[in-house]
Amino acid sequence: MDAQYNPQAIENAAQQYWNEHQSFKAVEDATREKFYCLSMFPYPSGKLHMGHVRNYTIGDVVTRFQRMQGKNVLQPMGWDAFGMPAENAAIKNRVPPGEWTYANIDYMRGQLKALGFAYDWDREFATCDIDYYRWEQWFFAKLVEKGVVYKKMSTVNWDPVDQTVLANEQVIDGRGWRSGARVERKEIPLWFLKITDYADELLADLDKVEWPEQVKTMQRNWIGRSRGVELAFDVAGSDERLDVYTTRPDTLFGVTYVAVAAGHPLARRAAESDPALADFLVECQQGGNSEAELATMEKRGRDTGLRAIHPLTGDEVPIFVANFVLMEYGTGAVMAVPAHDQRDWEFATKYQLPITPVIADADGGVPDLSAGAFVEHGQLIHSGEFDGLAFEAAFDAIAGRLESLGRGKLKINFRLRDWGVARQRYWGAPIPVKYDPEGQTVPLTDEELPVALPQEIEVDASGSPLKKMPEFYDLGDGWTRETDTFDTFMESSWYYARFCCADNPEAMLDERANYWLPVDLYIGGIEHAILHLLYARFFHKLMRDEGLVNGDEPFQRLLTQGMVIAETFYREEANGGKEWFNPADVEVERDEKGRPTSATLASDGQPVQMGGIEKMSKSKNNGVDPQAMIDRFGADTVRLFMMFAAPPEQSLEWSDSGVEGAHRFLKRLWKLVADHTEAGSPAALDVAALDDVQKDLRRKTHETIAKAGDDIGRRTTFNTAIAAVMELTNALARFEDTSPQGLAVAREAIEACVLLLAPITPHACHALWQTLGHESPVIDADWPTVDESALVKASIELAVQVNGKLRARLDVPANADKAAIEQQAMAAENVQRHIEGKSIRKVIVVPGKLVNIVAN
RNA sequence: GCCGGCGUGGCGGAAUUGGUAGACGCAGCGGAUUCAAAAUCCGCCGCUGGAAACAGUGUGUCGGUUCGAGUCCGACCGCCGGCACCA
Repeated sequence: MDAQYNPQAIENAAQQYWNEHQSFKAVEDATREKFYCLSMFPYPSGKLHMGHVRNYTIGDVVTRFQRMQGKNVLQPMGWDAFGMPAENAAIKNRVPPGEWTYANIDYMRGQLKALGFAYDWDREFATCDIDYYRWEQWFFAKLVEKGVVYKKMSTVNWDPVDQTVLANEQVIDGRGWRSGARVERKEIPLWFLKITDYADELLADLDKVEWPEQVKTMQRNWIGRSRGVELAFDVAGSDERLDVYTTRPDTLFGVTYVAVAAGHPLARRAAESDPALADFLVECQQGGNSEAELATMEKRGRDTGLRAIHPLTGDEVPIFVANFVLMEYGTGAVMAVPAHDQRDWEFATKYQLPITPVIADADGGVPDLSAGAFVEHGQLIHSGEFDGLAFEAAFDAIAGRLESLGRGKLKINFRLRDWGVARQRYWGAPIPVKYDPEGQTVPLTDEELPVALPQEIEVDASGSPLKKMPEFYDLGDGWTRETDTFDTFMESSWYYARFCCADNPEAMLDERANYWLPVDLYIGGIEHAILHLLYARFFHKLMRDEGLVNGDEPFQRLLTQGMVIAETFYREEANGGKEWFNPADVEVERDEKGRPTSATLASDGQPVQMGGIEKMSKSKNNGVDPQAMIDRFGADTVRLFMMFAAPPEQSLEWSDSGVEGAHRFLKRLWKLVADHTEAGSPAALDVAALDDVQKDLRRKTHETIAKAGDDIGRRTTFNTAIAAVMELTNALARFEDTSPQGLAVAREAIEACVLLLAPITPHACHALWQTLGHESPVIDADWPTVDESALVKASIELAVQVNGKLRARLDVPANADKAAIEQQAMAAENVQRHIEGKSIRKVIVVPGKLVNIVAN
């Protein structure tokens, strides 16, 4: 054994061994319990960032741990390769998106290999491979046949200068990111999948998966099932009816106006004879389309001059156009109850509309509405015959009355909207549809599939290049091909299933999918908690209903990982902008307590400002290059620090000195094994012959095995597992017994350290396991088992409190009874001092923990 | 704005079911080794008072429940993620 820890040599040798022995090839075996561990695949943006390293290290640790538990494991990797950055790079560098993407994949694959992840590379694919997206096209054609797909008008962000559709991300303060032009909301026909048909099942099946409760809550709220009433107002002087949906029919008598969207037919009609209103409708079409933008913009409205007739009272109320009501949500109209809805209250106050309270406050009086709406439930007032009813009774009575009048009905509504899957972009999977000379939609047959995306193209900033390529869309005789491509969420909605049978050229999925699925543990960023995970669950149910998979849910367990963050440094520039400096180029000064006081740029020695700790990003220049860290310390050190610095769900602050600490630990471990193997051969362990010090080390060994297994397998808190092993190595360093039994106990402890760390630092442990004389590699070793008899303690320490404050610690025999413990606790000198002159009210004994004496 | 989180020493974090706050690591301080330095090893390390024993205080702020609260409840402050075309 080399006395020095030399990561480069160790890591090369281990990776070469795994390669030669195809150690990570996954083979279906019905006789063995399977474990499918999946990390969210990356977008190939150029090179790995620390967030990827963290995500994939977590997955790799779990995979290797489950393998040591005897499971048949599958851990694949691939590329989420369609998307906007490739088009942006194409515009900037004049490189075709495909070429750029595949070059990035090649580089990033090399980085993943250097980190030693246990992937079955035979299953790798990129979603921009035609052998992948052809099946998505095939499946879409099935969905068209089945009626899951439809086309409807929908709102997009339109850049009037670049003549192109913008993503929400590309709209900044209501303007196009490249042109700076004011963005308009434009209606165009788009393809949708009927995810709302599955809303109830998507809600109910959340109970079947072991996901963090916060993620399930977010999905439930997103789906937003509500019970309400859809009811109709008549329009004065017209045959038209105005439909609205409300979850508060109990407040119906408080309606003082009705608001409709700018795109509502009533608004459009009223605008025909009212030029000022027409101008207002145009203004409403400006600005971005995102919910955040709509919710925070100034609420504005305008009277249409039309009047709605209240369905129960017959009163006339004004119909307003409001910029926050959108045509595509619900009926495009809402009834307004300013007394009991905050947004309506603000609008009514602004436009001096009446506010009529119809719900009593907790004291039964008229609520105070001077500062805002009263939104709680309560008894009805000013509601005619319904006065005095509480929420439930009022809901049912008013809903029943509307129903009997033929003016309304109970309705279950969902906040969830259908999934728009069409994008007016080039770098995506072509939507497999054609149009006849009349413009009617015709799905493509199996023989016409796949539709290959042309590779040799020129991309510019104005619209999709496919729309400028007759050789792509012109099918002759007036027939044309769809030029929209799929939302990239389509590809990421089923890749987990394709990994099970990525080599099948005949079918989208085969029976191997049912062997591996569901994914046992899915790991990825919390930012995907709603959209990606909901779409994938939906897609899984669609595949199930086509007979392609058996189960209801794709991901059994979910681990949502936090961001990687780092310190930022900057200097103000003369023009008021900021120049950001990479932490690697900055030196931080500290006071004598280690608090940072100031920072200077290493190259010129001049001060820089400290800008706080933020998510690693290009814009703040605080990204730490994983490659530089791997080159300097080796993959194991980077993996160890990543897992040690924070639990996976929390954000992780990158610290160069912390990485050095992780590196020091590996050097110490290396030396520990070297010193131990040089000290001589251990005897066979004879548990009955151990002295107290030997027993203590052995107990520590088995406590550590128990804790590390629980931490990695159940809790997924890798940081505490590592801390426990560090404690064991610290105990080993203090243990200097070189007697035959001493060496035997030390050997057991050292082997435990190597096995427990093997999933985290697999290269070093591969080498150390060999050094310890094992023929077969550590990846094939079993996870160590706990010897319960080694855990038994003769005495335990108890805390003694007086009135909840710690006053003494007590060593008591492990089998001591309550009376004996109480007596010993009372007798302690410091306890005596604190209970002197007081009478004992109560003594609480928590076995194994503490004694609390209540005295006054 | 709406939905979901988070907040503990100088720093990252630990405390798993309401039971000894600060495990483990980083930084810092002191010492050993060295001609010297690096590396390594040993010790100290929340704050205040004290030579020490020990006492007081302390988990974003304010209040509550409990014998006992970092943990549960209520209100507030700050930060982060998502908001349907970033992935």
